[in-house]
Amino acid sequence: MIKKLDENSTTYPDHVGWRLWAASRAWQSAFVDGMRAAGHGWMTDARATLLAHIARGGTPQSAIADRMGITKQAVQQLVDGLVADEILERIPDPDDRRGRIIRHTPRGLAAMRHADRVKQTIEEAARSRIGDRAFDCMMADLASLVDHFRAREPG
Amino acid sequence: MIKKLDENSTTYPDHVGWRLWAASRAWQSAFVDGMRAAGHGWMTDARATLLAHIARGGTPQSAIADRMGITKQAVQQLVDGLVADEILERIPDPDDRRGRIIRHTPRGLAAMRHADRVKQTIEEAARSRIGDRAFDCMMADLASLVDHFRAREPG
DNA sequence: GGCATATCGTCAAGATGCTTGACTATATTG
DNA sequence: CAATATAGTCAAGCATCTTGACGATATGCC
Repeated sequence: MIKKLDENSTTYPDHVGWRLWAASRAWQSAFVDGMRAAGHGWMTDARATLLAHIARGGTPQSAIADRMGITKQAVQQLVDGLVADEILERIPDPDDRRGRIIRHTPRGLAAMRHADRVKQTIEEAARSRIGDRAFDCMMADLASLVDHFRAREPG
Repeated sequence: MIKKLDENSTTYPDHVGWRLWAASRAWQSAFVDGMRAAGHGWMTDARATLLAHIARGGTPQSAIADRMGITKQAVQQLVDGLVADEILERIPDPDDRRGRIIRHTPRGLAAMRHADRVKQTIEEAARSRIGDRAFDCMMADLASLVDHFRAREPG
């Protein structure tokens, strides 16, 4: 799928990476727009990504950093902001006195419930556009691809 | 595919948006790592994205901003950096005396040739992992999805 | 032609998101 | 108990992106 090199061409590069980037960005943009339109003006791309890595029952801060692939300090700053906005809260980790569990506040849980509806709306529009079969196929392929990369670069 | 809400669950959210994000990020990370390992230490995520929007024959600066979905000022700053590193250059647009065409320098073209090889290596690894059929299927589905979002939010 | 409006690139200032480095407290290993 | 690793924090800085303002050129309409 990688285009042959043509130095006089005006066509744009196109490859898996570009398509993944474009689709990912469009999805995130639609999600953030949807949340903001629904009154959650505090939502940003980075916050959406972070919140997507917090389990409903709470997640240790360092686990978030690992899964997101950014430093623990970056996570801390994002969490600081969301704690200030009363979306998240830090509670002591009962299993590790060094650690803290990040979980949703009641307000955060309400926002997550709304986020699920927003995601569902976007997903349904996408499904009806490209078809259920193609959509399910893509979901499975994406999962394989993610597994592939996760296995290849565990750092 | 959106998980049912379970406030005591420790499973992580999982939906199209997350999979797209994870796959896109992993791809970009692999690409940047590959380029850096090959001596192109100037490569970053943002630069990779920008370069993916420049046609081999050159692209007007404002077109890059439109396609990337960021402001023209942001594009200008990224281009400034890549011009300073002699990867890109600005030439006057023959059709519009306000405009400038951004194109690769010889050094930039050489880097792009190398980038194609890096991309191909990553793509082949992914293909052999998830299978040619699944890969092609995903490519087509991603294209549909990108078209869908592009049509829906033309701004 | 001439005027109003839009667009292209630029300069400047600032916000956000991320990094590296250094540090304390606690866990783990031997 | 000592050595080392890990969790979270504080601080400083850099990269990326934003908004606002501006001159130069295009475009559309009279």
